[in-house]
Amino acid sequence: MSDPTQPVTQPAARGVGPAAFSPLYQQIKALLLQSLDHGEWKPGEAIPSEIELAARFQVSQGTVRKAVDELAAEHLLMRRQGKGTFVSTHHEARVRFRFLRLAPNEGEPQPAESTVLDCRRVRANAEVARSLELKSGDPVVAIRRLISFSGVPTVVDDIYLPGGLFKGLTQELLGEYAGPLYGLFETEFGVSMVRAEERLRAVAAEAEIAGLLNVSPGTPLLRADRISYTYADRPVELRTGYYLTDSYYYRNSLN
Amino acid sequence: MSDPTQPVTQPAARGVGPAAFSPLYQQIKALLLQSLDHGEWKPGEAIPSEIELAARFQVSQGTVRKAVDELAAEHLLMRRQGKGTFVSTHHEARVRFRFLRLAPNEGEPQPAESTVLDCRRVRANAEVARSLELKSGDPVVAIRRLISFSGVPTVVDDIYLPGGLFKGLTQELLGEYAGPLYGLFETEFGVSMVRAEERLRAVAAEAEIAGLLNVSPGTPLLRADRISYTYADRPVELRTGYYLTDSYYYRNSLN
DNA sequence: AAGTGGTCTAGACCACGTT
DNA sequence: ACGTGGTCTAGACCACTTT
Repeated sequence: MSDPTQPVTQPAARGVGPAAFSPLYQQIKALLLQSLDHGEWKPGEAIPSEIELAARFQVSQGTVRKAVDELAAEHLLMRRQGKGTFVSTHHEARVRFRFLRLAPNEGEPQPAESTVLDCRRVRANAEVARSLELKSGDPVVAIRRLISFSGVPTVVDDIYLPGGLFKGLTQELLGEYAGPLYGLFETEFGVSMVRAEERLRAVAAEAEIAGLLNVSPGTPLLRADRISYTYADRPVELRTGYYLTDSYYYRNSLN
Repeated sequence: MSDPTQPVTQPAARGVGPAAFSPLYQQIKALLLQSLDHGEWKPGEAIPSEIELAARFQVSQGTVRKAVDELAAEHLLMRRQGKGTFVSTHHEARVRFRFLRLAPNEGEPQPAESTVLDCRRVRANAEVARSLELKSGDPVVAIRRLISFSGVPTVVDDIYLPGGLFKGLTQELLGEYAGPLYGLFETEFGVSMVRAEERLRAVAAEAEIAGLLNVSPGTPLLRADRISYTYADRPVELRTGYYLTDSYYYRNSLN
């Protein structure tokens, strides 16, 4: 593997072939992503200044700037004028907000109360394996949790994580921890959720879920199937959420 | 109103007050938005080249570039290397795709078959008025339509538009027109939908909607309440969509 | 005062599409 | 050959934060 401290070669893949050719700033961006993925800079920390990065990669500050601009636009980095550029962290509200889409019909958002109902190590079935790019039977962690707002049960989440990445994850650890789940994944296991794809459907509540949400079986629920990805675009979480959209809704912006 | 051909003043609002100060490129962006809103360049057309715009606004090409970059990132403009920069149009698939979120569980997306069930001029009730920033009782156009895929009824849309902006809009006109509704709004009424906010919930189908979708009353439906905005960020459409998420799902990306 | 990111400029050159 | 957007550079200056 290449040393990320190495400078980048200027012309770089400007071959005659139909493929190839990547702008310098894209190469810089890829190197920065690699450093993020390897944990060279941790969430919440500052990355080196633009001038330092320019020296390290042997390019102009403007080229570094363009690479950082894109990473900031994707919310992987956050720029703060006068202070520096920081690695985004789920311990900050703005990031959490992007992954928690529920908002109340009326009034201010209330803090979420999370209860872990179950956490066990199981073997991936075909669907989980496919979603997480594992093999059927590979070890995964299965978590079920209930989220309430102001004491009202509102969400049931079924979460599957690759066993290899989450070695010491137990129900006990989850119970001790207060705060967003993705924050724990970040600090305890070095896994940063950076992006996710969701598929939303309306479904009738099955008996088990209905019981947890304290509604009748058959009640319409919003079901969100999510796959979350890390820096390197590897899928690292499969999550199915059942949302009771009685006094909450799922907000979305079409840009 | 200011003449958009006028150059921009350099220092511009760099006062001592706590407010004020807007970077040059933001001022250029605002002027471009104004030109788009006034229809100086129509959807599908090219805007002037960066060099021309730089001369017109008396700034460097780099500053124009940054303004155009932002508008392109928001999908209001589309850049095509070697050809120019074009105003986005709903007659192109990429734009339509951003506002039509349904995808089939299996197989390729099928073309939507749209049937207009109703189109009448009514007076805005309190909710419609609030959403469209009108007064209660103001004239609005109310449209109900059914969308089917491969002959299967899948979506019922209830749409409300400000009467003032959509003068000649009749069921007949809608019937004659083949293609996306937003494309018609664009070409026939000069109203470009640029951005939208949605609130998603799971609801039980009421009798009327259920009948149209050919399902039993009480069937869970995904309900999407949408407000769409134009260049100037004025709300110009209120839409409630009822989606049958049996063999289709609502796709969403969390970035 | 020093260091960070933010803005603006001017110029050179490249890649793409059209003439 | 020409015009378009795309990349890269170098330098100046501004705004914000910390020392």
